[in-house]
Amino acid sequence: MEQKEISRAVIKRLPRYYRYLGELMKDGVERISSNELSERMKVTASQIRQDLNNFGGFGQQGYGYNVPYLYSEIAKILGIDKQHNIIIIGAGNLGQAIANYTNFERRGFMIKGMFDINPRLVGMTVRGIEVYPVEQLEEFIKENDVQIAALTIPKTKAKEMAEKVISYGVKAIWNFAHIDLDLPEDVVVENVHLSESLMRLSYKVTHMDDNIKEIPR
Amino acid sequence: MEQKEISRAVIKRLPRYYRYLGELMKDGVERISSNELSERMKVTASQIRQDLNNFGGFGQQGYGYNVPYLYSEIAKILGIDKQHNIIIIGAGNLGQAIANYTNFERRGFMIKGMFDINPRLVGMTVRGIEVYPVEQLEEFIKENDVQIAALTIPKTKAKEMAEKVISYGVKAIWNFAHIDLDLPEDVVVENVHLSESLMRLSYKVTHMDDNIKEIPR
DNA sequence: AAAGATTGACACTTTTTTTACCAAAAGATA
DNA sequence: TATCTTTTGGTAAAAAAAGTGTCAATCTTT
Repeated sequence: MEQKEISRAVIKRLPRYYRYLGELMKDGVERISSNELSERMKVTASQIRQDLNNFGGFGQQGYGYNVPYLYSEIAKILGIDKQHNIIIIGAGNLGQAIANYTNFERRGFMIKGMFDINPRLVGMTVRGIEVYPVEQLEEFIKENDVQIAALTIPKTKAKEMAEKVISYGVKAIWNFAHIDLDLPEDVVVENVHLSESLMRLSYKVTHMDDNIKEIPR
Repeated sequence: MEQKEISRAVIKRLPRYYRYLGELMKDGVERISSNELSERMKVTASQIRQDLNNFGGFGQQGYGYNVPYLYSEIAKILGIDKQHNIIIIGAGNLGQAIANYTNFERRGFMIKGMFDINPRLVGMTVRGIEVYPVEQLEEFIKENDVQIAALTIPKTKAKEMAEKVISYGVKAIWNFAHIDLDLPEDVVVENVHLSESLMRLSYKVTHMDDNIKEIPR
């Protein structure tokens, strides 16, 4: 249905639009113009309109955008109008932290279970979410229609586990392991590399002063 | 010293170069050409050379790059050759998960303490890292030369706490709260927005099939 | 000393991203 | 109802960013 390629920058901005619209809704705002939104979000109005127009015309001339309507349309674009079933591979600290974060479920991301090779962790529950042994992965994925697997395990085991869950039917990997999983093209991978993030932070801190001299033109 | 602006894409690739070089070192590889590295990393040799040349000439004609030397030079560029002192604001699950992750310390990121408003968490220790009350923030930051604060608290309090720690001398915020902290320009902010990451993942899963029709030309 | 390898620098190309513009459509006003 | 104002949607243009190719210079190896 959508023919033209959506640019990466646009996709990155969508969740932010969604967040701002959610806040507007909370404040009871019914309608908003691209101009007003642009001031709040500190982007140009033109960019907002063009971003949204990639997916269709959600506004109306002379009126602007209806906030609840646009909010729900962006949810559809992001695919968070439907439920997604998730499992967490690796029930260590990070896995548990994610399991504990209830906001994901509000957006339709249902954490169905956690898995670990460590027998000591198996049987434990976090916020009602149980830890299963990896032997039960295949059955669990198929029975619970699991689409997404969060990988919160050391990098040594990450690739193996990714390939395993994909062979069982998982469509997407939310990868917290610091490794390049090169997987088949039809598998979605979203990386969260905390150590890289921290290195970029370090880079910025280290080179902070470099740019100051650039401002005077 | 460095005059030309380094592009964002280059900075994003630096940690990956660093990771690959680290693995080469582990394997005892002494030298590598941009060509060989390009094959392993699946980028062009030209890109590797140009990326590195933004920061100086680390290679040698006819020889290539000395792996340990290049590794240590990239560490310098990233600023991870020096120690960085970190505090974690918010001793909940995510804060604890980060505190437990020992790899950061191997790269020189020393987690000096955690802080929380919840009196029940104060006094607790995670891997030897103590949780302090927020009242002690100012003193602690000044005494421990804290440069970086990781914000792992709900977004309602995030901005306030960010401003507070900055006023006490923190230079950089590693922001896990789902909010735009617009802070002074001389403060470094690195965002880790897990919910946005998950939404992008959802987008990709939802629109996975859209692109398949594009491949046949 | 000659041959081979490989970088560093530059210029060029391509891609991506952003901004500007304006006709058309709807709302607001009187 | 007619007119004025607002604001979108779509297109085109501009700007910025990112990536690639080339080759002289220089080092290694034989």
